[in-house]
Order: sequence, then C-alpha cells, then structure tokens
Amino acid sequence: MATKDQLVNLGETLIRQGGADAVSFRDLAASLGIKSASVHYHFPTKDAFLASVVMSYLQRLLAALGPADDPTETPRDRLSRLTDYFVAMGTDGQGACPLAALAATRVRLGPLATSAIDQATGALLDWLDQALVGRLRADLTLGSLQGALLLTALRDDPGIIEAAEADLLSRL
Amino acid sequence: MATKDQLVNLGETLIRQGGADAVSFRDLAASLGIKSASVHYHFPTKDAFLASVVMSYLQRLLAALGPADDPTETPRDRLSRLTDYFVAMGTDGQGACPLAALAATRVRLGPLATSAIDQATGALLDWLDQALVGRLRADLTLGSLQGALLLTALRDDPGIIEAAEADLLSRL
DNA sequence: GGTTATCTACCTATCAAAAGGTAGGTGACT
DNA sequence: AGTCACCTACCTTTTGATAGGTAGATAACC
Repeated sequence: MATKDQLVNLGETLIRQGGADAVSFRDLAASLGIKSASVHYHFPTKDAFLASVVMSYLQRLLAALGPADDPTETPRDRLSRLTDYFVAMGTDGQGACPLAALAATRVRLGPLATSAIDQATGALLDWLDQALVGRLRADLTLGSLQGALLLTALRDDPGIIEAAEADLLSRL
Repeated sequence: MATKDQLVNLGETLIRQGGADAVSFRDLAASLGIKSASVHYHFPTKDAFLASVVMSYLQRLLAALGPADDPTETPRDRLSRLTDYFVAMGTDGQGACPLAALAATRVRLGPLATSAIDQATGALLDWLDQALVGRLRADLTLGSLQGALLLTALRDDPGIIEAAEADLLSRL
C-alpha cells in the first residue's frame, strides 16, 4: 500500500479513538518508519490531512452503502447496510465514527477539514433521505447511530450499537 | 461568582464547542483576567479540572432531572425533563453535550476525567433506567439525544434536537 | 547511447508557538 | 501567624511547519 494511503488509514483509526488532536505528524511518521517532514510531502497541512481522512472515509462508506434508489430494494434493505457498517465499527473496538469524533472538536478544525465534514455529513444525510423515502427522518436516524456508537465506545459494549440497529430496523 | 466556578463554567462552554483540547489554562485565565499559574491554584492539573467540569455538569443535570421514582409522575413526565435539557443545549448554540465532546477524545484524557465521565454516564443511564421503567432502553434513549445534539451543533439546526425530543416522547 | 533534466519520496535541521506544570514570592484579610 | 488568591518567572515537551538537501527512477534531447 502506498505511504499516503497508510497515513490516511492510520489517521482514521487515531481520529476515531481520540479526535483530531490524537494524531500528530510525528506519531504518524514514526508508525510508518519515516520522518514527520515526509508527511508534509504527502499532505501540505494537518488541515488538508484531516480533510483527506474524512473524504476517504466517506468514499468507503458510500461504496458500502450502494445506490439509494434501487427499486428492487426495500428501505430496510438499504438502511441495514448503513447500520451494519456502524455495527462493524462498534465491534472493532476502535472508537466512534470519525465524523462524530471530529464534529466534537469542530471549532479547532481548519477550513478544509470543516468543509469535508460538512460535505460528508450532507452526503450521508442525502443518501439516507433517498433510501428511507420518508419512512424515518434521515437526521434522527443518523443521530441515533452516531450516538449509539459513541456510547458503545464509551461503555465498551457492542450490545449498544447492535440494539440501535435492531431498534431502527424494527421501525421500518 | 467565585473564580473557581467561573473557570468551571467557562470550561464547560469551551469543551462543548471543541472538546478537551479546546480549553487551555492560559485561555481560561486570560478570559478571567488572571494568570495561568493561578488556575493551578484552583485545579492542580488539567485532568482534575476536566473532572470537575464533568461533575459540575452532572450535578446540575441531575438537579434538573429530579427524582426518577416519583409515583405521581409518568415516564413521559420524567423523560421530558431530560429531553428539555438537551433541547435547551441545542438551542443555545454552544455545541454538544460536554460528555459527548469529551467521550470523542477519550484516549487522551487522564484518569480523573475518564473516571468522571464513566461516573456521569453511569449516573445518567441509571436515572433513565429508573425513569423509563423498561418502556425504552436507557442507552438507546441517551444515545439518540447525544447523537441528535451532535448533529444539531454540526448542522446548526435546532430543529434536529427538537425532532429527537418529539420522537422519543411519542414512543412512550 | 550517453548526457541532462525533472520528478518522487524521502532526509536533516531547525523554528516559533503553545501547552501543562512548578517554585517561590506578595499583598490582603482573619 | 496563617491562610487565601493571586503573581512573576521559568521549564520541558509537543506541536505544525519550513528550508534546503539527496538518492534513485524516469523522461527528453542530441
């Protein structure tokens, strides 16, 4: 895997566990056996790095979610792909959703990271809005998952995110 | 108001907006017109300060919630006091719940802050558990509110936390 | 083919800023 | 005399960032 991708993946893990300030260019570099100055070769600023992590996460998530308007699927089919993704995050013990972790420190983020988070959240809400066709509110659905995942990490209890999935699917 | 209380209140605001790393002893001191060394007079370490902020928040919240076992009240009466508190936080434009903001950076917190967060979350879940008498899951209820409040701050849309309140109350 | 230029992905060395924390002092009030 | 609530003055560590250099690969040119 290319160094750049390794940096992004490592960054996502660290962000999920401790937010934006849990990742430093020195720590990132040390984990890969390079120097911190070399990280600046791939990402000019930390702001740009955080934005890359967010966009990488968004791309992967959207790919896992698939189309939101496939007429052969039910809203439940589509929603379950999102909840499954969140359950997987709650089960791997690596913390909350990177979006939630960064959102909690939003005033400290630069313009690129802020914009990436807005874009990612918007894209996710748009997908949900289409996928649910009005059966549930997109924002409340996403909020329930984010909150449950946060509590899952805090209490170290994957049962919470699993229960959140069951609850949401039962309401469709 | 005593300096110590002013520090705690200011800290809570900053934490709600940007997490633990958004508050520095220097900034706190400057806001009150004192020096950073003087903050150490009131709180030996930052870890202790964060723990104080959490416990102060918990006390205030529990006082607003009142008893969870008053037989003259319905579960809805009790839950609405919690949701009202979250709606008020979502409306003041000062960010998410301090517990959520700190939980997102949990790996960077010291032992005192970590323990305070665990204690506060536990107390809140216990209260909810009693208040809801099994009608809703305490953890999912709290998670929904935390997630909705996070999204409210992120989207700058108080309508989200208000909808979360309405949704929860409608399920009782 | 051999020279030259450019690009890639790192390096060393260094900087300034911000952070938490400590030691010891000072004036005021009890 | 002693305590309270502050102060000055420092220290160390960590941080993001920059300047400039280098080995190797690739491409361009004659």
